[in-house]
Amino acid sequence: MLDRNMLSNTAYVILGILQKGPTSGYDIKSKVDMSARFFFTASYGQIYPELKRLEKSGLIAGTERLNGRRARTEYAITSTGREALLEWLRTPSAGIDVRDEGLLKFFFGGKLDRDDLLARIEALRAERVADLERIREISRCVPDEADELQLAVLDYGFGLYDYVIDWCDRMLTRFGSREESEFPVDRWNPDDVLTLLQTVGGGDTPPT
Amino acid sequence: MLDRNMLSNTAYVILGILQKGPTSGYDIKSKVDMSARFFFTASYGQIYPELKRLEKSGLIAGTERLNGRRARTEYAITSTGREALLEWLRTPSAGIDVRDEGLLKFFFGGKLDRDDLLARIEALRAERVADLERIREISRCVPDEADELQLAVLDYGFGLYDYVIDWCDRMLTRFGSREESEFPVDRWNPDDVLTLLQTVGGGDTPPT
DNA sequence: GGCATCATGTAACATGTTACATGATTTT
DNA sequence: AAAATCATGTAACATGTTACATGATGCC
Repeated sequence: MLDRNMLSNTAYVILGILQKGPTSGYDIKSKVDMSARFFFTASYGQIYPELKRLEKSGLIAGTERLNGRRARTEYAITSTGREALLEWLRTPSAGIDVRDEGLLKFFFGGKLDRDDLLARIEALRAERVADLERIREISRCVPDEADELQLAVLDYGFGLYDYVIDWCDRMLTRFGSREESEFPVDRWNPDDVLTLLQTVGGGDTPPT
Repeated sequence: MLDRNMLSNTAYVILGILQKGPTSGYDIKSKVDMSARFFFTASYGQIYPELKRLEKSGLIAGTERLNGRRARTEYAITSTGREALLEWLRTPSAGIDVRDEGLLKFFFGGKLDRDDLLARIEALRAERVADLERIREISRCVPDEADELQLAVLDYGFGLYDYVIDWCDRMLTRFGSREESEFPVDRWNPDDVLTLLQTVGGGDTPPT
């Protein structure tokens, strides 16, 4: 299955960032952290080796710039790199891959009594709110060039957390209060998990 | 940072499944796939070695059962295992970790013209609808014991896809049609990414 | 002077997937 | 009799994180 020169997602992310202008490995990391953190992360341990590999393959080219005595290697995407990126964009993607330890703990809380379970959900909610707060803080200073797609994925990310926190709230009313009907569930009926799919799946997609 | 006997999430998931009753490695895999797939996955390459480790640590105990000549090792959780699981449940969790190649491609589609970008969003939406359809098919036969928490996380997962597909639709109207105002965005205003956070973050959490 | 940040990197480790091997049983 | 599924496992690989090392520059 190894296509002799398959690139990793990290590689494409680097190409994607570089497409917007030349940058250093250090800056790539912070740009990814600030803009793509809702659906991708990368550490220096991945970025720096990948930059070397991409340069060796001729998809990017590095230039030494020194401000004073501080060395800084700025990488620029080559035309081959641009082609590789464009080709990747046209390719079908893998599914969403979510890892959520908090939800895992909720899921296995079956032997807990009600109060303990509620405390767990409250904790989960609080964690998510805190996560969101942290991300919000980071994102505040982002829009350097404020491109449309960057705003769109921010929108995606914040909305995602909005959904997750709402779900926590729904679970709190569902497992907590006895006067459940006081808090109407407006979006869809959580007790009927399977029927809602008709609404979602049978919508407005053109027949393939 | 290595606490000499730190367990991986895979280990806890195994304990969690086993808490509901003894099972084989094979069954653990299918149970995880059917119930936790929205926020966790595990392959045989992880499960079988982990079962050995957990047995060596005394958190689970295996028994050979044979139906005919087909060997099957059924593992049961021990009281030590139950304790470990309970302790883990009380511990704070890591944040959500999402990997989304499709969104990554959308994000880097800045150099594409409108029509190409729209085609990409349509493709993304179609992929998600297909994913959901596949998961729905799998989940149909799930509720063996139909526990509440299992339904709750199914609810979570389907709602998540619901959100993602809705987001795609919003992006289609946002980047596509000129008569944008004809399709009112009911949930929250996507053009004002930052102000909505007040509504989410400043809600009904008790002051910590 | 001391701290934060800029800047680059690596080695060890942890985690996770894929492909393969093996063979029994059940279903079509 | 073929195909699907049950059942267990491993080796190679791919991916990703953490901790560390190094040193310059800018700011209080």
